[in-house]
Amino acid sequence: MAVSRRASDRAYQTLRDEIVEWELRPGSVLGEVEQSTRLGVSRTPLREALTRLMADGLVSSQSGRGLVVTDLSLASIREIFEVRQALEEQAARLAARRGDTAVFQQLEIEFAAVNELLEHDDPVRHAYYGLVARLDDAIDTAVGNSYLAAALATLRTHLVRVRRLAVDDPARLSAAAAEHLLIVQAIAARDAELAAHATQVHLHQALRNIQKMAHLQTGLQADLLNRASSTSSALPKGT
Amino acid sequence: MAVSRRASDRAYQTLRDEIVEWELRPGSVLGEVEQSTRLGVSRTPLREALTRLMADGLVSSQSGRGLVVTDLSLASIREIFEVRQALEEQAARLAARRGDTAVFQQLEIEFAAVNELLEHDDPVRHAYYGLVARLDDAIDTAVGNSYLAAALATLRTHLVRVRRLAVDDPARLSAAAAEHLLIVQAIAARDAELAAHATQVHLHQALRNIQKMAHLQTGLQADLLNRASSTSSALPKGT
DNA sequence: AACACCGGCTATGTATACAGAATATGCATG
DNA sequence: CATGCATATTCTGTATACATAGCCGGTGTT
Repeated sequence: MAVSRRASDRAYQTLRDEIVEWELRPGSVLGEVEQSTRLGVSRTPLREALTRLMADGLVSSQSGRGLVVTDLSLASIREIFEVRQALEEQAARLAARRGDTAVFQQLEIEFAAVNELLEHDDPVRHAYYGLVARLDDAIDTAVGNSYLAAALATLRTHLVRVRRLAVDDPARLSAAAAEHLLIVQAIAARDAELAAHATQVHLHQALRNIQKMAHLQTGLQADLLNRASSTSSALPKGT
Repeated sequence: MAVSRRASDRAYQTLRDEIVEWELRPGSVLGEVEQSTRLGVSRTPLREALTRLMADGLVSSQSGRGLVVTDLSLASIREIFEVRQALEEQAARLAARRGDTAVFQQLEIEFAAVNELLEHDDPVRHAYYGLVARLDDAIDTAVGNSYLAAALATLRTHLVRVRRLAVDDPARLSAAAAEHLLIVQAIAARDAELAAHATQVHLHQALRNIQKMAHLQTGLQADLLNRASSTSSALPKGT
């Protein structure tokens, strides 16, 4: 289970992780032979991985001149959040109607105690984001809609890419936890409309926080250029 | 432009059309060698086509035992409509805010005269569904959100598959046109909330109509079994 | 000096060959 | 007669070889 037995899956996950973690920056050209030799797989499974990445919207064919990692501008983030508002509001509403109350009551307890969890936490906030991921899973399970779950899954991939841009502001994390708590309480109380509204509030604040930080950084482009150390090639180690 | 020059695109479009048109029924096993010989392409581009179909949710790997065309039960249709409600409401709302008024005023005129169009129409309602498709395009253009457009595009593929199940009831088509007219009017008037509500009404009625017809047919499974003449093989023409 | 054309090269797109795994079937044994 | 094991067949997964097309560089001509 450490590594998928299929080479195409390994190539897909590796490239996806590298794009999400900004090791492969937007605009990087992903040549087939170049990446296949780097990842130690043949061109055939690599092409399958690239096809899946294209379907995810993480790479796109730049006018036939090879595949490039898609850009993630502030406008793109706004677009992602417009879709996210629609899907997560629906998910919260349906989870409130159909969810197992006990599951969300348990999550309610954990989110209420999230400030303690934030005090002695990882530098990468592993425990916090793990809790959020468990909430997402609980909502997906409660909704029981595979189409909605699939749409949210691809969306969350893009959101992790966004998250790597915005530095974890402790004050924002605490506020976000309070917003999550309200969502969980509403679902546990089977209040569908409150769950929907609380989700809208949370997403509004999350987007607002990102926009504020982007403004402080005078544009996201400057920030992402300072992050990755690779020059322009997809290979970090030069020849 | 009649056919894509790439064999993988041709294989993808052909298989996608055949699945949507119920020529390949749910549960059909898509063997690689079988389909590659049938479509006259090699296994490599066919595999790429199958990967894209998996991403679309039209086929799924049945426990490693080969790829099969996904089922489309009444429960699946309800799930699709739950996603559709969320996405199309958002799309209508944003289109009302950002759309070019003149475009939707033109569509308003055409939808107002749709009863004449329905009188002398194709048996497949080509002109009617073409008008609906133009409305979809106009909304996508007005929204200007590539993520939302992509999500709606895959969703519409599934909806065409649903449409092929429900017989075109003239009364329902007329009522649907009236609902569409209200949506277009709301967008042209830049009334975002009315556009959102009118979309919800339309989708509610559309799903209700499908469920009603499914009930009359005593389940969709019986119907789809009567439609396609192929037995269980993916090859309509026997050897 | 600039533009156009030709040639080579590198990239993708496709086909085919090979290996490994899984399943089905048949035979033997209890 | 049933069940388990072994074997064969067929499938997917992977690699590599080949063709074609687009791009870049060079050279010749105006």
